[in-house]
Amino acid sequence: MARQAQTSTAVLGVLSIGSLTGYEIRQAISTVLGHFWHESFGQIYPCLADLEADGLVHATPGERSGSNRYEITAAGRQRLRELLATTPSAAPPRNGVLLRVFFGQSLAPADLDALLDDVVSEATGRLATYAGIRAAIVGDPAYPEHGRYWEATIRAGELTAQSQLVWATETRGTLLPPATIPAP
Amino acid sequence: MARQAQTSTAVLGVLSIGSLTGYEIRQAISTVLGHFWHESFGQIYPCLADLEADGLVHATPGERSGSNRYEITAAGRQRLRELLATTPSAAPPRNGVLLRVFFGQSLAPADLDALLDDVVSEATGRLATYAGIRAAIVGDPAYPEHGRYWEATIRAGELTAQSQLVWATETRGTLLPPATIPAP
DNA sequence: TCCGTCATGTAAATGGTTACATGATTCG
DNA sequence: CGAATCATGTAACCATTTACATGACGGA
Repeated sequence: MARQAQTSTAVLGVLSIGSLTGYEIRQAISTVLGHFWHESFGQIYPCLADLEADGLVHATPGERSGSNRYEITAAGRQRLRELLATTPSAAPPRNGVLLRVFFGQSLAPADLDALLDDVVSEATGRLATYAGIRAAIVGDPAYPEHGRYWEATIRAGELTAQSQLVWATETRGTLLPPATIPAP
Repeated sequence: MARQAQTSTAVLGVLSIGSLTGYEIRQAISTVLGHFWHESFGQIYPCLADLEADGLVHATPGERSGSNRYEITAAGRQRLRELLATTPSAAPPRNGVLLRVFFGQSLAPADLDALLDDVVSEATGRLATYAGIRAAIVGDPAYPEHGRYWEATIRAGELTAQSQLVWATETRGTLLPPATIPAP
């Protein structure tokens, strides 16, 4: 059994595109999948060991001494297909912003204002990031079929960020009396 | 130190509205905060013990033998205000749907279709739930000021669900050739 | 009487992050 | 040479879930 299904899926996924070292796997996950996924070294290395024990990946000595280059095996591709067909396990919800807004009565207007401000700048920042990624993958034909799926995940991020922007603006109008908003 | 800031905030929050037993706290969190927050018994009872040790809540024997009714103290209200003013810690992202879509090349069209279907029905279901809650709190004047904040959290859920609906529909159109979609 | 709900709590396992230890290689 | 980066791995810790153990009370 390969440790945790979620981590295995992400690792086998990136290895299905190309062979990488553990270090590079982590880089790939944080740069390419970063806007919707996360893995730390403490997860990746033990997971790779398990995957190798199960014959789902194969390690060959890398260019540097002591480094391993992992490639996915046929069994690994099969396993990836199975893992992807699984229905995703929904994480129990824990939205810190909404928790604070819900108890907004116990929160100073200035703090609520700051909270909503953070949501706006967070969402705005992410929209800028997505625009950059989109421009990069649309221009580059290096991602033949894969780019279409990549773009769909970017689109999800955009829609989420946009709805957060709408919510924060709306909510500021509803919950904060105009007088409490500092003039520009 | 009261165990974990997140759990303490939720527990102190519900106790700021009224006195409850541990069992009722859990119920309140799952029914009222359920669409954006979650706590299990294994978290709540130890947290209550810590909060009491810190003088933030006060336990009195409940109606039933062996039960405790907790009420928030003045120090507890103060602590809640401090906790709410804290910037929420962003959980590392882990979106199982997007992970599957990203590696959609390794996924059979039927499975991708099922995945998007799940997103649609999930979002649709949540919209119905929100409509119900909204009707209940708008009609009932039992929530004097609090209802405004409650409604803002419902609104956030609605916008999120709507954007997921848009995304799933859009994505189905982009990634799934019409032929693979079973006729109605 | 027995079942369901109310009620409290703990132990074990899980999933994950963080920090640390180690060392090779590259580049200025 | 020294700093940054590449690279691997482990140990400790943390938050949280799950399962379990226990028992009171009310109503069918």
